[in-house]
Amino acid sequence: MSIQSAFSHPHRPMTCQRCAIRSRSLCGSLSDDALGALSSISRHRHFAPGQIIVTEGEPAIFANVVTGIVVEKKSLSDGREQIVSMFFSGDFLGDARRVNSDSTAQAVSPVTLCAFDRNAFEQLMDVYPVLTQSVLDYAMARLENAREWMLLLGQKSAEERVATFLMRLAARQADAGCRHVAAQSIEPGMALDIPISRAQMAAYLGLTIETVSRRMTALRDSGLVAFKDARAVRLLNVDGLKAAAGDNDRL
Amino acid sequence: MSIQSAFSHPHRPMTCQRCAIRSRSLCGSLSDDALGALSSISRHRHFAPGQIIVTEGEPAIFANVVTGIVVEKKSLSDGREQIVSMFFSGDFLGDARRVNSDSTAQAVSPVTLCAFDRNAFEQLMDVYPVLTQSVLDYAMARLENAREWMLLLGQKSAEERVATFLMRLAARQADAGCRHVAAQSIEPGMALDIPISRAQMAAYLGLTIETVSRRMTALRDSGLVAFKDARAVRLLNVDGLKAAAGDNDRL
DNA sequence: CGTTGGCTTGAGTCAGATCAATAGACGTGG
DNA sequence: CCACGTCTATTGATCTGACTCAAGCCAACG
Repeated sequence: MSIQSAFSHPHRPMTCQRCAIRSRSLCGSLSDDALGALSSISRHRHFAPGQIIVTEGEPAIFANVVTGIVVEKKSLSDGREQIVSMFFSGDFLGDARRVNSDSTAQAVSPVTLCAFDRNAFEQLMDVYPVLTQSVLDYAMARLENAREWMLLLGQKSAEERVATFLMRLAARQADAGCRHVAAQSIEPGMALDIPISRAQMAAYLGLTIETVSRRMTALRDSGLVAFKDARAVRLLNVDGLKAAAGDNDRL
Repeated sequence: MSIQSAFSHPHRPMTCQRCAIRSRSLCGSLSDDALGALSSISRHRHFAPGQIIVTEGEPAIFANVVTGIVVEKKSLSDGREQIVSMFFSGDFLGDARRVNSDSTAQAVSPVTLCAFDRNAFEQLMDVYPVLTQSVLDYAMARLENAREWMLLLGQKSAEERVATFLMRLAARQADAGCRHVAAQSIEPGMALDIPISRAQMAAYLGLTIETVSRRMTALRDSGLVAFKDARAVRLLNVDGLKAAAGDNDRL
């Protein structure tokens, strides 16, 4: 799956210089110097679908997602689970400056991570301030996402939640590399691949599987979307979907 | 309300050196040098209860809360509102490295902020890496809080939400300066001051005013808490309340 | 006093949960 | 190839926790 460089070091499957996700990740803003340092403390790790990457309460991980989808979830003692974030290719996964992770990270699809040594990474943050800034940028972006989701979980109806989910997913799949353009490029008829199961959607949206399924059907019946199967959706009416998502503001 | 220094500069009501909240805030970890620089770009600002401090979409603010309570909220076009965080004395309020705020900040009580000039603050972050690290620490703490709240909003019942709110508030009021001790110091009989209205609790917990009121009554009737009035609560059974909050884990 | 704003309480409704059945996709082994 | 079990998704029937609508209480205040 991963793009191998002919010159790659055995434990570093590709040089960071020509990494497929570099421009979209943390590494995009680094100097060659800093990148080299980062490269030397990184190694690729693979995870099978469903495999746990870090458990809540265990030491935090620092890694870029190279390929695949990762979710982070928090759970209650009786088994109820809430997915708190989804990570796509290029996202930085890591609770910098926290000793232990506050949530469990799990691979949803086959995942390749570019993982960094924790201590070495923190030391590198001291040497290269730009790295700290990048990590801060990511943290702020995640915070903004978390807050948007709090609004969704606290105030939106089931149908608004499902519509919002589809729109966000579309924005994420449309931007593909440049997250600042986004939204505009969601054109009608766009095919959308839902990378998670209905159960995971439910855990992400604070609903049950049945309600997710029913609302998906309702969106189909009202002509906003069409689907080939449960995972392959086509957006028929983007404006309508945006309206169904509840907020008419920016993306 | 604020502790005035005899040596204070007209626009800087107290020297940062002897600021009442220094040890609990961002400033606690700074060198005298960095603190001096920060001091020179700060000034105190006052807000009346209900007054808006920043509006969603406007340029972000950088400030420490000196006294009072601030809430941040996000809203939908039809008026539904979700409070996404509460700031107490010593908390750092600011979306570093983001141009515009993603939420509206509002004073709940009379508030004094120690506000920093935005550009100067960002420049200072370049000069003093420790400042960036402190901001990152705050961002990670806020992210963890946001995630815990996502679990609450997505999975917990009304009664669990109210109980969790009371426990978190108690932890926050008990630690008073050192957030790492916390929780342990919540002793039975502890008096708790609820600094926000029922309507704000509802907006924070993703419930209606009526449900908040009913669940508060239910907690009283089951003997977990007692109250003098709507804002003055006494914790009678801390373990019971913890159980009612749904998660038996740390704090 | 009358008004106003915040809080509580009651009665009825409804959106989403729960319980239950079915269908399709996919493997596995006889 | 078909019978079988498993896993995921959909759909139906019913239930219930929280919302809605409405009334009443109390303290603050002009």
